[in-house]
Amino acid sequence: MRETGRSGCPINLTLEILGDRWSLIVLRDMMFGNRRHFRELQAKSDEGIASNILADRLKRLLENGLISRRDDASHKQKGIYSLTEMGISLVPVFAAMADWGRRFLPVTPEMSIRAEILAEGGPALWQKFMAELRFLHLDAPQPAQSVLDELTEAYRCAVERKRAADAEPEVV
Amino acid sequence: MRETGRSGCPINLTLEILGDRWSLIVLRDMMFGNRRHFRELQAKSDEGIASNILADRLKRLLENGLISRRDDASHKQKGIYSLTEMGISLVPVFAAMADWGRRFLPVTPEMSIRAEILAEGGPALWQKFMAELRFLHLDAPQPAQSVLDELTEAYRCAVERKRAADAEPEVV
DNA sequence: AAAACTGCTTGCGATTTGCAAGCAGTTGGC
DNA sequence: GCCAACTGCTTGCAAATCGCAAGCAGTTTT
Repeated sequence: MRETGRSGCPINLTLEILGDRWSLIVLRDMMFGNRRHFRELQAKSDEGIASNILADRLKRLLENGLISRRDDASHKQKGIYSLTEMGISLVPVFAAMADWGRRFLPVTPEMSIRAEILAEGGPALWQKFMAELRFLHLDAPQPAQSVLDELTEAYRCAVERKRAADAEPEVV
Repeated sequence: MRETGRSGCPINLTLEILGDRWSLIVLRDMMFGNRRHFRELQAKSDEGIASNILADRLKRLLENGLISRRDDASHKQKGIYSLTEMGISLVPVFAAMADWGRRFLPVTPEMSIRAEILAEGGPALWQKFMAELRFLHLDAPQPAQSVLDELTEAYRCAVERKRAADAEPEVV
């Protein structure tokens, strides 16, 4: 897929690794959805990633050091994918992209609530989130506060609000 | 190339527009290299973009509102491409990506000097840069200080240093 | 009048994508 | 023990995209 050595520019090298329509989706689901198994990443994917593409991307992300893989002790066939420090360090990139997307693209309110929180929280919140990801994916100590829970709960509430609004449209 | 409606997630929608290996390269060259004509974007491209790909990406970026195009008064065939506010707003995304790339990928020192400056300058510098881009690409007033000149000069110096070092390798 | 330059198109083989089905092995419920 | 459900992942194939080279009509420079 990717040829080597287009140029030594950081933007270009980043695009050579992540410049497609699926790699960052996979990382996003691992990061914000805490999805760690193959089928989990495939079945719960909002965008409906095909299994061969997922297999290919996981392989590529492994080769490039963004994620790691270990066997699941509870199931001999299961593998657990984890973010590496390199993958966790993409948090600011996700935050910037998500903030841009929610400002200029036709996002849905539920899906952009987390982008909003991340934008408002700024770099300080991103650091907290990264510390939590180091706990979830690496062997770092557990932080006091869970940013992921906060994000997930806000998302859950937004979905709930939408569901309620759709069910009772008398309030116009 | 892109199908519509995978999901309303800001990350996904951003990837549907910019998730390939060339779109951001084109925008990068317009933004940091101030390249505004077709041939300029093609010939001076460090990565060697093919003309059909460039034509396709410019069309797509136009359709998606990231750039605009107007005729060049000085040459009846020339078109001038400009960044829109939507395109200019990608500065933080570029800064985040470039910073990540320079930390984790095999970048060359010359090519990462600008990423370094942007990372050190932080959001305050990005805002200054965006104000300057609004002057160069839209009709905004000229800011006092030119961030682009600063970046370009630092890059030029880095290239010069490298050239000198390559020419006289007696200093080991 | 010739040469160089303008944005951009065309042709074509190789790669990548999207979609559906399937496979060998594992686990859990009965 | 037995079977259904589940595991990560592969295969086949048509359609789309990519990378590369050449070329084109019109404009400007020399």
